[in-house]
Amino acid sequence: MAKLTHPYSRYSLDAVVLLGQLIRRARIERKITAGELADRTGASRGLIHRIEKGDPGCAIGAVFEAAAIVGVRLFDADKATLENTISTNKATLALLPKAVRASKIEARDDF
Amino acid sequence: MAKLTHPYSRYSLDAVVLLGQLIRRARIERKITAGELADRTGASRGLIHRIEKGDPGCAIGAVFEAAAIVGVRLFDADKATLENTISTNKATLALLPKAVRASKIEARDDF
DNA sequence: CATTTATGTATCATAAATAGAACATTAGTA
DNA sequence: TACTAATGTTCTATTTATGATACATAAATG
Repeated sequence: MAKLTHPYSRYSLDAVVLLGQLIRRARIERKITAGELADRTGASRGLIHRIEKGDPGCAIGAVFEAAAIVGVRLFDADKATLENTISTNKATLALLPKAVRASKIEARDDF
Repeated sequence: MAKLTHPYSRYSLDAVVLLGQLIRRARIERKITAGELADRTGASRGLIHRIEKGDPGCAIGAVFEAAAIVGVRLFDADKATLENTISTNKATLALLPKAVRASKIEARDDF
């Protein structure tokens, strides 16, 4: 678990759990064992287990790697599309202000 | 960085970078400072910085939490839909075989 | 039903992430 | 342009995740 000062929201937790489910489901459907997925991911079997369980403390890189291997597409986009979006985003970010002058007003905790 | 035995694939790295970009973009557009996002996420400003930079070693829970706060929807689904998908998935998983008899054949590293 | 293999857990040593602070730099605003 | 605040960056102490191993359980196949 990360060291966040206040607890995870239900939404984030759910999202992590869902991703874990999708990975497990894809793995089983492709008849890949947890040990095999671990090898191909470069992770331990224990980590795969935590990922599929939806442990929010897992490194996001490891989770995404496992997802990619079993065929769960993040952002439902392929490699090329991803690259493309990234550079487009980069350009957009370059246009946005680099620093934000705090408004301190609006708060949204209702997700 | 997680302790993976072999390096992250380009695809996973890209996905993490993209998510970071989306978070930063949403944060700036909503005029929230990094410090403010840190507070509301329950994280340090340094962690927010690494998340937005796309560091694959960040805890997935922290990343998802920050994303949710600035309004980046994971799986483009709201809370209710997420819950729903999770329980549907749970049912589906219950029907799938619990263990997999290794086929050891098919390998896909071309993502 | 027996056998074999995958999975679920637990423990522990080690590696790594994180918080917190401090500081320099950059950028927004009056 | 001067002022102020946000950001980028580095450091260390501490917390935490991870890998490795071992073992018990459960489940698939003959």
